[in-house]
Amino acid sequence: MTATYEFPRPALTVDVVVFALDDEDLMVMLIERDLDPFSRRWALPGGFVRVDETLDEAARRELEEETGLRDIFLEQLYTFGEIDRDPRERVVTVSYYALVNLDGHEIRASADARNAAWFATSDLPDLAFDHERIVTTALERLRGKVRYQPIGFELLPSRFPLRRLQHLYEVVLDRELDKRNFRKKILSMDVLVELDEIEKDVAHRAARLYRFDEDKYERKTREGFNFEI
Amino acid sequence: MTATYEFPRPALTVDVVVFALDDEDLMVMLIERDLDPFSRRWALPGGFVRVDETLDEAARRELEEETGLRDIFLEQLYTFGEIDRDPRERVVTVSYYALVNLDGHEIRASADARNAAWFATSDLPDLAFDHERIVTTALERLRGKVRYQPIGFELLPSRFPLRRLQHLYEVVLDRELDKRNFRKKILSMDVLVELDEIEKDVAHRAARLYRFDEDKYERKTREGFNFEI
DNA sequence: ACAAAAGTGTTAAATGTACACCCATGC
DNA sequence: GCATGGGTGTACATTTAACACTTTTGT
Repeated sequence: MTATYEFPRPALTVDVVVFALDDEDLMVMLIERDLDPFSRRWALPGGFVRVDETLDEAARRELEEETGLRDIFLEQLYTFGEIDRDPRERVVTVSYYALVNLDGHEIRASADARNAAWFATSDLPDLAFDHERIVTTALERLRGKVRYQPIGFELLPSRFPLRRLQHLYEVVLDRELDKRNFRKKILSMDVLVELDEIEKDVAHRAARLYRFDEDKYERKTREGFNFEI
Repeated sequence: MTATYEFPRPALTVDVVVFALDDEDLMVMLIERDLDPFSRRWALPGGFVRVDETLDEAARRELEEETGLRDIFLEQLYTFGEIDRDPRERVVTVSYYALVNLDGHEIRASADARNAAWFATSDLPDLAFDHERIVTTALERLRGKVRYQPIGFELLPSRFPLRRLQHLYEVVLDRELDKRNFRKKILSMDVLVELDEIEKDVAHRAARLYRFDEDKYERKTREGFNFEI
């Protein structure tokens, strides 16, 4: 790497694909743009990286400014650098994906009055820039990673019935799982704690609640354990 | 993403971790810097991204300029954006990793006369910037990915004995594999073609050569096949 | 003839898959 | 009492893991 400052520089942004789980679908958070280009089109939350903040910090800052979401799971996804991805000028974007539990986090009208809303991944509107491609990449990453890292729990409240966890995997992986085999498998990993608590306000037998024991998972992982669904 | 041009911009570079397989070790290609900062220290090949080239193009261009390597497997790794990773100013780097077959590609003295050389990953010198961390990240990626994508073949010549393929996995995964089980498994995937050809110039029984059938792999993959070691 | 690596099968254990009924609760 | 989802076990198929000897070739 050589020090040469003579060339014009690409601009650098971050964009975040925030996933959440509806009762039925996997959702993505979008922002309605009010400026050109792509005014009135839906886009991912994001913005320019400042020189005094890291990429992760930029992603978290933009997320909070535009959606009110904070303290959520966030991981770098991929950096997109096609030359014409922004019609104004050369913009390289470092994309992130985030996972959030819908119940615990309200989305807020953004400071600059742009509209934020959830959309089912199966029914997205036309997106600005190359954001559809970014969402597709994020979906692939999520589908791949959810099987061998316990990130799915980030989409659930801290206490959940097993059926809800199974449903999460069914939605993300887009295939049905056998109830008995799923329970056998997830419980045999011994990273869930059975709580002395059951669901409330359901019109049928209430399910037992569990929580993910992160400390135990970390301990087991250090000893060679591999999470896998 | 809003159009705001008032802020100073981070500089953007690419850096590439090129892996190759020695007889014994996994190797990384390094360049000896001749300019400050880190003059005389070893560093990854890389450099500034121009506004008229994509990130992939920048990585390939720098690789060829600094090492002579071209037409090799290259994949984006991670984007590093710590604030002080370059002592001169704010520089964000998009890192890549590449896989190359040592026999097929000579490394060339670079145009700007900097020294390029291979180092065993188990015995790296002190590296410039945060390049050690980038190499570590690349190693983790390679170790993870080699098990479920057929990228290992990029480290071998197009025709190879099975023992060499097994050795590759042993070096990358850092554990011994059982010869009979390995052969059974890799052959049962039915993506290798047995050639009418054997090794030459070995002081013992010559092994049969195989090649990876990429077309067949693609076809099987579309039909749901999953490569896995 | 010997050194060096190639090549080859079987068995036991562990894991994955398919599948159906009774239970508890709210209405 | 009935509708709704909760919760449970077994049998079979598949996959993984452990393991040792004969063959071929060059020196």
